[in-house]
Amino acid sequence: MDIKTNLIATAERLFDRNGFSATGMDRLTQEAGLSSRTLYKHVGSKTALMALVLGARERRFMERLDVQSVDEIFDVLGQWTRDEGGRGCLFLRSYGETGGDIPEIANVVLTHKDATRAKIAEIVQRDLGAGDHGELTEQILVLFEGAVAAAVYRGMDAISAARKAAAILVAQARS
Amino acid sequence: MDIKTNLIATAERLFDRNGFSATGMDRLTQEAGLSSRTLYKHVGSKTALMALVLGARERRFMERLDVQSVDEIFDVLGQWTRDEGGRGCLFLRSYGETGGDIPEIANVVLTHKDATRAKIAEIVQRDLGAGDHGELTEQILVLFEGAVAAAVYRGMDAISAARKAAAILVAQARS
DNA sequence: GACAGTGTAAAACGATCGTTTTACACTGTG
DNA sequence: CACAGTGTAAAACGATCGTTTTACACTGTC
Repeated sequence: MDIKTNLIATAERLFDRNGFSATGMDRLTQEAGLSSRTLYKHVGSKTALMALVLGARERRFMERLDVQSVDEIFDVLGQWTRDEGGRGCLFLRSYGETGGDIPEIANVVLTHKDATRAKIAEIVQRDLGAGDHGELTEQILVLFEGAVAAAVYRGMDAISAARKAAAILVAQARS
Repeated sequence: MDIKTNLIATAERLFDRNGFSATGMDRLTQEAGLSSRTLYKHVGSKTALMALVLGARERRFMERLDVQSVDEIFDVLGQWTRDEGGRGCLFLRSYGETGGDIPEIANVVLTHKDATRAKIAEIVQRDLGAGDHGELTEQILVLFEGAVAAAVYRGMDAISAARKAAAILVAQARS
Protein backbone atom coordinates (compact mmCIF):
# COMPACT_ATOMS: atom_id res chain seq x y z
CA MET A 1 0.00 0.00 0.00
CA ASP A 2 1.02 3.58 -0.59
CA ILE A 3 3.03 4.98 2.34
CA LYS A 4 0.90 8.05 2.85
CA THR A 5 -2.37 6.15 2.58
CA ASN A 6 -1.20 3.57 5.09
CA LEU A 7 0.00 6.28 7.42
CA ILE A 8 -3.32 8.09 7.32
CA ALA A 9 -5.24 4.85 7.93
CA THR A 10 -3.04 4.00 10.91
CA ALA A 11 -3.39 7.51 12.29
CA GLU A 12 -7.16 7.38 11.90
CA ARG A 13 -7.30 4.13 13.88
CA LEU A 14 -5.10 5.44 16.69
CA PHE A 15 -6.72 8.87 16.89
CA ASP A 16 -10.15 7.26 17.01
CA ARG A 17 -9.25 4.62 19.60
CA ASN A 18 -7.11 6.71 21.92
CA GLY A 19 -7.74 10.36 21.17
CA PHE A 20 -5.70 12.88 19.20
CA SER A 21 -3.53 14.38 21.94
CA ALA A 22 -3.04 11.03 23.61
CA THR A 23 -1.58 9.57 20.41
CA GLY A 24 2.11 10.41 20.22
CA MET A 25 4.12 10.52 17.03
CA ASP A 26 6.42 7.74 18.27
CA ARG A 27 3.51 5.39 18.67
CA LEU A 28 2.30 6.41 15.24
CA THR A 29 5.58 5.81 13.42
CA GLN A 30 5.95 2.49 15.21
CA GLU A 31 2.51 1.20 14.28
CA ALA A 32 2.69 2.53 10.74
CA GLY A 33 6.13 0.94 10.36
CA LEU A 34 8.09 3.93 9.17
CA SER A 35 10.64 6.43 10.41
CA SER A 36 9.69 9.79 11.79
CA ARG A 37 11.71 11.42 9.04
CA THR A 38 9.57 9.77 6.37
CA LEU A 39 6.42 10.67 8.25
CA TYR A 40 7.31 14.34 8.35
CA LYS A 41 8.39 14.36 4.73
CA HIS A 42 4.96 13.07 3.73
CA VAL A 43 2.61 14.99 5.98
CA GLY A 44 4.54 17.91 7.43
CA SER A 45 3.12 18.07 10.93
CA LYS A 46 0.76 16.40 13.37
CA THR A 47 -1.88 19.06 12.78
CA ALA A 48 -1.68 18.50 9.02
CA LEU A 49 -1.94 14.75 9.62
CA MET A 50 -5.08 15.29 11.68
CA ALA A 51 -6.58 17.32 8.86
CA LEU A 52 -5.62 14.63 6.34
CA VAL A 53 -7.21 11.93 8.49
CA LEU A 54 -10.43 13.92 8.73
CA GLY A 55 -10.38 14.59 5.00
CA ALA A 56 -10.03 10.89 4.22
CA ARG A 57 -12.81 10.04 6.64
CA GLU A 58 -15.04 12.68 5.09
CA ARG A 59 -14.65 11.14 1.63
CA ARG A 60 -15.25 7.60 2.90
CA PHE A 61 -18.29 8.71 4.85
CA MET A 62 -19.87 10.71 2.05
CA GLU A 63 -19.46 7.79 -0.33
CA ARG A 64 -21.44 5.61 2.03
CA LEU A 65 -24.09 8.22 2.70
CA ASP A 66 -25.10 8.29 -0.95
CA VAL A 67 -28.57 6.83 -0.40
CA GLN A 68 -32.12 7.54 -1.52
CA SER A 69 -34.30 7.50 1.59
CA VAL A 70 -34.25 8.70 5.19
CA ASP A 71 -34.52 5.10 6.38
CA GLU A 72 -31.35 4.13 4.55
CA ILE A 73 -29.42 6.89 6.32
CA PHE A 74 -29.73 4.92 9.53
CA ASP A 75 -28.93 1.66 7.76
CA VAL A 76 -25.69 3.23 6.67
CA LEU A 77 -24.99 4.45 10.19
CA GLY A 78 -25.66 0.96 11.56
CA GLN A 79 -23.21 -0.60 9.10
CA TRP A 80 -20.61 2.07 9.79
CA THR A 81 -20.87 1.51 13.53
CA ARG A 82 -20.67 -2.26 13.15
CA ASP A 83 -17.64 -1.97 10.84
CA GLU A 84 -15.69 0.78 12.53
CA GLY A 85 -17.04 0.87 16.08
CA GLY A 86 -18.94 3.73 17.63
CA ARG A 87 -16.66 6.03 19.55
CA GLY A 88 -18.46 9.22 18.69
CA CYS A 89 -18.10 11.64 15.79
CA LEU A 90 -14.37 11.96 15.11
CA PHE A 91 -14.94 15.40 13.63
CA LEU A 92 -16.61 16.80 16.73
CA ARG A 93 -14.02 15.07 18.88
CA SER A 94 -11.17 16.75 17.01
CA TYR A 95 -12.99 20.04 17.30
CA GLY A 96 -13.42 19.58 21.03
CA GLU A 97 -9.85 18.52 21.69
CA THR A 98 -8.51 21.59 19.93
CA GLY A 99 -11.12 23.98 21.33
CA GLY A 100 -12.01 24.89 17.74
CA ASP A 101 -8.90 27.07 17.75
CA ILE A 102 -6.94 25.47 14.91
CA PRO A 103 -8.35 26.79 11.63
CA GLU A 104 -6.85 23.96 9.60
CA ILE A 105 -8.99 21.53 11.61
CA ALA A 106 -12.02 23.67 12.38
CA ASN A 107 -12.50 24.23 8.65
CA VAL A 108 -12.56 20.52 7.83
CA VAL A 109 -14.99 19.86 10.66
CA LEU A 110 -17.45 22.63 9.81
CA THR A 111 -17.26 21.84 6.10
CA HIS A 112 -18.04 18.21 6.86
CA LYS A 113 -21.05 19.20 8.95
CA ASP A 114 -22.31 21.48 6.21
CA ALA A 115 -21.93 18.70 3.66
CA THR A 116 -23.72 16.21 5.90
CA ARG A 117 -26.62 18.58 6.40
CA ALA A 118 -26.80 19.30 2.66
CA LYS A 119 -26.81 15.59 1.91
CA ILE A 120 -29.61 14.95 4.40
CA ALA A 121 -31.60 17.82 2.90
CA GLU A 122 -31.18 16.24 -0.53
CA ILE A 123 -32.34 12.83 0.71
CA VAL A 124 -35.34 14.31 2.51
CA GLN A 125 -36.24 16.19 -0.65
CA ARG A 126 -36.05 13.02 -2.73
CA ASP A 127 -38.06 11.13 -0.11
CA LEU A 128 -40.81 13.71 0.38
CA GLY A 129 -41.00 15.41 -2.98
CA ALA A 130 -40.90 19.14 -3.70
CA GLY A 131 -41.53 21.66 -0.93
CA ASP A 132 -39.77 23.23 2.01
CA HIS A 133 -38.49 20.52 4.34
CA GLY A 134 -36.05 22.61 6.36
CA GLU A 135 -37.62 21.66 9.66
CA LEU A 136 -37.65 17.93 8.95
CA THR A 137 -34.08 18.12 7.70
CA GLU A 138 -32.94 19.67 10.96
CA GLN A 139 -34.79 17.00 12.92
CA ILE A 140 -33.21 14.15 10.94
CA LEU A 141 -29.81 15.77 11.39
CA VAL A 142 -30.34 15.91 15.15
CA LEU A 143 -31.46 12.28 15.20
CA PHE A 144 -28.42 11.28 13.20
CA GLU A 145 -26.04 13.19 15.42
CA GLY A 146 -27.77 11.82 18.50
CA ALA A 147 -27.56 8.25 17.26
CA VAL A 148 -23.81 8.63 16.71
CA ALA A 149 -23.26 10.10 20.18
CA ALA A 150 -25.59 7.78 22.10
CA ALA A 151 -24.19 4.71 20.33
CA VAL A 152 -21.00 5.23 22.35
CA TYR A 153 -22.79 3.93 25.44
CA ARG A 154 -26.08 2.49 24.11
CA GLY A 155 -24.71 0.69 21.07
CA MET A 156 -27.05 -0.29 18.25
CA ASP A 157 -30.14 0.46 20.35
CA ALA A 158 -29.53 4.16 19.87
CA ILE A 159 -29.39 3.74 16.12
CA SER A 160 -32.58 1.73 15.77
CA ALA A 161 -34.37 4.17 18.07
CA ALA A 162 -33.27 7.04 15.84
CA ARG A 163 -34.37 5.12 12.78
CA LYS A 164 -37.87 4.53 14.16
CA ALA A 165 -38.21 8.12 15.32
CA ALA A 166 -37.18 9.35 11.88
CA ALA A 167 -39.77 7.14 10.23
CA ILE A 168 -42.50 8.63 12.41
CA LEU A 169 -41.37 12.19 11.65
CA VAL A 170 -41.26 11.49 7.93
CA ALA A 171 -44.76 9.94 7.98
CA GLN A 172 -46.02 12.91 9.95
CA ALA A 173 -44.50 15.35 7.45
CA ARG A 174 -46.07 13.47 4.55
CA SER A 175 -49.62 13.78 5.86
CA MET B 1 -15.06 31.15 47.73
CA ASP B 2 -13.70 27.83 48.89
CA ILE B 3 -10.36 27.01 47.29
CA LYS B 4 -11.35 23.60 46.00
CA THR B 5 -14.70 24.80 44.65
CA ASN B 6 -13.05 27.68 42.85
CA LEU B 7 -10.39 25.37 41.45
CA ILE B 8 -12.96 22.94 40.11
CA ALA B 9 -14.99 25.75 38.54
CA THR B 10 -11.89 27.16 36.85
CA ALA B 11 -10.87 23.72 35.63
CA GLU B 12 -14.33 23.09 34.25
CA ARG B 13 -14.20 26.32 32.28
CA LEU B 14 -10.75 25.63 30.85
CA PHE B 15 -11.38 21.96 30.09
CA ASP B 16 -14.60 22.86 28.34
CA ARG B 17 -13.16 25.76 26.33
CA ASN B 18 -9.84 24.25 25.34
CA GLY B 19 -9.99 20.51 25.90
CA PHE B 20 -8.61 18.36 28.71
CA SER B 21 -5.18 17.47 27.35
CA ALA B 22 -4.66 20.93 25.92
CA THR B 23 -5.16 22.49 29.35
CA GLY B 24 -1.88 22.40 31.25
CA MET B 25 -1.58 22.54 35.02
CA ASP B 26 0.43 25.76 34.83
CA ARG B 27 -2.40 27.51 33.02
CA LEU B 28 -4.80 26.11 35.57
CA THR B 29 -2.90 27.27 38.65
CA GLN B 30 -2.43 30.66 37.06
CA GLU B 31 -6.11 31.19 36.26
CA ALA B 32 -7.30 29.75 39.56
CA GLY B 33 -4.80 31.98 41.37
CA LEU B 34 -3.05 29.38 43.48
CA SER B 35 0.22 27.53 43.67
CA SER B 36 0.69 24.10 42.17
CA ARG B 37 1.52 22.77 45.61
CA THR B 38 -1.88 23.83 46.92
CA LEU B 39 -3.58 22.40 43.87
CA TYR B 40 -2.03 19.00 44.35
CA LYS B 41 -2.75 19.02 48.07
CA HIS B 42 -6.43 19.54 47.33
CA VAL B 43 -7.05 17.31 44.34
CA GLY B 44 -4.11 14.91 44.10
CA SER B 45 -3.71 14.64 40.33
CA LYS B 46 -4.99 15.92 37.01
CA THR B 47 -7.00 12.76 36.46
CA ALA B 48 -8.66 13.17 39.87
CA LEU B 49 -9.37 16.81 39.03
CA MET B 50 -11.03 15.76 35.79
CA ALA B 51 -13.22 13.32 37.72
CA LEU B 52 -14.08 16.03 40.26
CA VAL B 53 -15.01 18.45 37.48
CA LEU B 54 -17.30 15.88 35.90
CA GLY B 55 -18.83 15.03 39.27
CA ALA B 56 -19.62 18.69 39.94
CA ARG B 57 -21.09 19.09 36.47
CA GLU B 58 -23.20 15.98 36.97
CA ARG B 59 -24.76 17.40 40.14
CA ARG B 60 -25.40 20.79 38.57
CA PHE B 61 -26.93 19.20 35.50
CA MET B 62 -29.17 16.78 37.36
CA GLU B 63 -30.48 19.60 39.53
CA ARG B 64 -31.57 21.47 36.43
CA LEU B 65 -33.03 18.42 34.74
CA ASP B 66 -35.55 17.96 37.53
CA VAL B 67 -38.61 18.71 35.39
CA GLN B 68 -42.06 17.26 34.81
CA SER B 69 -42.54 17.02 31.04
CA VAL B 70 -40.61 16.04 27.93
CA ASP B 71 -41.02 19.54 26.56
CA GLU B 72 -39.29 21.04 29.59
CA ILE B 73 -36.26 18.81 29.03
CA PHE B 74 -35.47 20.83 25.95
CA ASP B 75 -36.23 24.10 27.72
CA VAL B 76 -33.60 23.16 30.25
CA LEU B 77 -31.15 22.28 27.50
CA GLY B 78 -31.80 25.62 25.81
CA GLN B 79 -31.10 27.53 29.03
CA TRP B 80 -28.01 25.46 29.73
CA THR B 81 -26.64 26.15 26.26
CA ARG B 82 -27.40 29.85 26.52
CA ASP B 83 -25.77 30.07 29.96
CA GLU B 84 -22.75 27.86 29.47
CA GLY B 85 -22.29 27.67 25.73
CA GLY B 86 -22.65 24.56 23.61
CA ARG B 87 -19.33 22.87 23.07
CA GLY B 88 -20.66 19.34 23.16
CA CYS B 89 -21.17 16.91 26.01
CA LEU B 90 -18.19 17.31 28.33
CA PHE B 91 -18.66 13.75 29.58
CA LEU B 92 -18.41 12.21 26.13
CA ARG B 93 -15.53 14.53 25.31
CA SER B 94 -13.59 13.37 28.36
CA TYR B 95 -14.37 9.80 27.43
CA GLY B 96 -13.12 10.34 23.88
CA GLU B 97 -9.93 12.13 24.87
CA THR B 98 -8.96 9.31 27.20
CA GLY B 99 -10.11 6.51 24.90
CA GLY B 100 -12.35 5.28 27.71
CA ASP B 101 -9.21 3.76 29.23
CA ILE B 102 -9.12 5.58 32.57
CA PRO B 103 -11.59 3.84 34.92
CA GLU B 104 -11.77 6.82 37.26
CA ILE B 105 -13.19 8.86 34.38
CA ALA B 106 -15.05 6.19 32.42
CA ASN B 107 -17.05 5.37 35.54
CA VAL B 108 -18.22 8.94 36.07
CA VAL B 109 -19.18 9.23 32.40
CA LEU B 110 -21.13 5.99 32.17
CA THR B 111 -22.82 6.61 35.51
CA HIS B 112 -23.88 10.05 34.30
CA LYS B 113 -25.34 8.58 31.12
CA ASP B 114 -27.22 5.96 33.09
CA ALA B 115 -28.61 8.63 35.40
CA THR B 116 -29.64 10.81 32.46
CA ARG B 117 -31.45 7.94 30.83
CA ALA B 118 -33.16 7.02 34.08
CA LYS B 119 -34.27 10.61 34.57
CA ILE B 120 -35.68 10.79 31.05
CA ALA B 121 -37.52 7.52 31.61
CA GLU B 122 -39.04 8.97 34.77
CA ILE B 123 -40.15 12.14 32.97
CA VAL B 124 -41.64 10.18 30.09
CA GLN B 125 -43.49 8.01 32.58
CA ARG B 126 -44.90 11.06 34.35
CA ASP B 127 -45.83 12.64 31.03
CA LEU B 128 -47.48 9.59 29.45
CA GLY B 129 -48.85 7.71 32.44
CA ALA B 130 -48.34 4.06 33.30
CA GLY B 131 -47.14 1.58 30.69
CA ASP B 132 -43.92 0.55 28.95
CA HIS B 133 -42.28 3.57 27.33
CA GLY B 134 -38.84 2.12 26.75
CA GLU B 135 -38.88 2.88 23.05
CA LEU B 136 -39.98 6.50 23.49
CA THR B 137 -37.41 6.98 26.24
CA GLU B 138 -34.62 5.83 23.93
CA GLN B 139 -35.89 8.18 21.22
CA ILE B 140 -35.98 11.18 23.56
CA LEU B 141 -32.51 10.29 24.80
CA VAL B 142 -31.21 10.24 21.22
CA LEU B 143 -32.89 13.57 20.48
CA PHE B 144 -31.37 15.06 23.60
CA GLU B 145 -27.90 13.77 22.80
CA GLY B 146 -28.27 14.92 19.21
CA ALA B 147 -29.36 18.40 20.24
CA VAL B 148 -26.30 18.75 22.45
CA ALA B 149 -23.96 17.59 19.69
CA ALA B 150 -25.55 19.49 16.81
CA ALA B 151 -25.77 22.68 18.88
CA VAL B 152 -21.97 22.91 18.56
CA TYR B 153 -22.38 23.98 14.92
CA ARG B 154 -26.13 24.66 14.54
CA GLY B 155 -26.70 26.55 17.77
CA MET B 156 -30.19 26.90 19.17
CA ASP B 157 -31.78 25.65 15.93
CA ALA B 158 -30.71 22.13 16.82
CA ILE B 159 -32.39 22.37 20.20
CA SER B 160 -35.71 23.69 18.95
CA ALA B 161 -35.73 21.06 16.21
CA ALA B 162 -35.22 18.36 18.83
CA ARG B 163 -37.97 19.85 20.94
CA LYS B 164 -40.48 19.81 18.10
CA ALA B 165 -39.52 16.29 17.09
CA ALA B 166 -39.94 15.12 20.68
CA ALA B 167 -43.40 16.69 20.84
CA ILE B 168 -44.46 14.78 17.74
CA LEU B 169 -43.12 11.50 19.11
CA VAL B 170 -44.86 12.03 22.43
CA ALA B 171 -48.17 12.85 20.71
CA GLN B 172 -47.78 9.78 18.52
CA ALA B 173 -47.11 7.58 21.57
CA ARG B 174 -50.18 8.96 23.32
CA SER B 175 -52.61 8.03 20.58
C1' DG C 1 30.19 3.67 -11.47
C1' DA C 2 28.96 8.34 -9.84
C1' DC C 3 24.58 10.27 -8.39
C1' DA C 4 20.18 11.90 -6.91
C1' DG C 5 16.19 10.15 -4.52
C1' DT C 6 13.97 7.84 -0.95
C1' DG C 7 13.87 5.05 2.69
C1' DT C 8 15.42 3.44 7.84
C1' DA C 9 17.48 3.73 12.53
C1' DA C 10 18.46 6.37 16.21
C1' DA C 11 20.17 10.19 18.64
C1' DA C 12 19.22 14.82 19.81
C1' DC C 13 16.61 19.21 19.76
C1' DG C 14 14.17 22.58 22.83
C1' DA C 15 9.68 22.85 24.81
C1' DT C 16 6.30 21.44 27.72
C1' DC C 17 4.09 17.92 30.39
C1' DG C 18 2.36 16.49 35.30
C1' DT C 19 4.36 16.42 39.66
C1' DT C 20 7.51 17.23 43.67
C1' DT C 21 10.61 19.89 46.29
C1' DT C 22 12.75 23.79 48.59
C1' DA C 23 12.35 27.99 50.92
C1' DC C 24 9.60 31.21 53.10
C1' DA C 25 5.39 34.15 54.81
C1' DC C 26 1.24 34.31 57.36
C1' DT C 27 -2.27 32.65 60.60
C1' DG C 28 -4.48 31.14 64.85
C1' DT C 29 -3.69 28.33 69.04
C1' DG C 30 -1.15 26.39 73.11
C1' DC D 1 7.18 32.83 72.12
C1' DA D 2 6.93 28.38 70.07
C1' DC D 3 4.50 25.82 66.80
C1' DA D 4 1.70 23.32 63.60
C1' DG D 5 -1.04 24.34 59.61
C1' DT D 6 -1.76 26.30 55.31
C1' DG D 7 -0.74 29.15 51.87
C1' DT D 8 2.63 31.26 47.90
C1' DA D 9 6.62 31.57 44.72
C1' DA D 10 9.66 29.34 42.04
C1' DA D 11 13.03 26.08 40.87
C1' DA D 12 13.66 21.42 39.64
C1' DC D 13 12.19 16.60 38.69
C1' DG D 14 12.20 12.97 35.04
C1' DA D 15 9.25 11.92 31.23
C1' DT D 16 7.39 12.78 27.03
C1' DC D 17 6.00 15.93 23.49
C1' DG D 18 6.47 17.22 18.27
C1' DT D 19 10.18 17.89 15.30
C1' DT D 20 14.92 17.90 13.22
C1' DT D 21 19.32 16.04 12.43
C1' DT D 22 22.99 12.76 11.54
C1' DA D 23 24.55 8.68 9.47
C1' DC D 24 23.81 5.12 6.40
C1' DA D 25 21.53 1.51 3.08
C1' DC D 26 19.11 0.69 -1.03
C1' DT D 27 17.18 1.82 -5.59
C1' DG D 28 16.94 3.11 -10.44
C1' DT D 29 19.04 6.22 -13.99
C1' DC D 30 22.53 8.64 -16.87
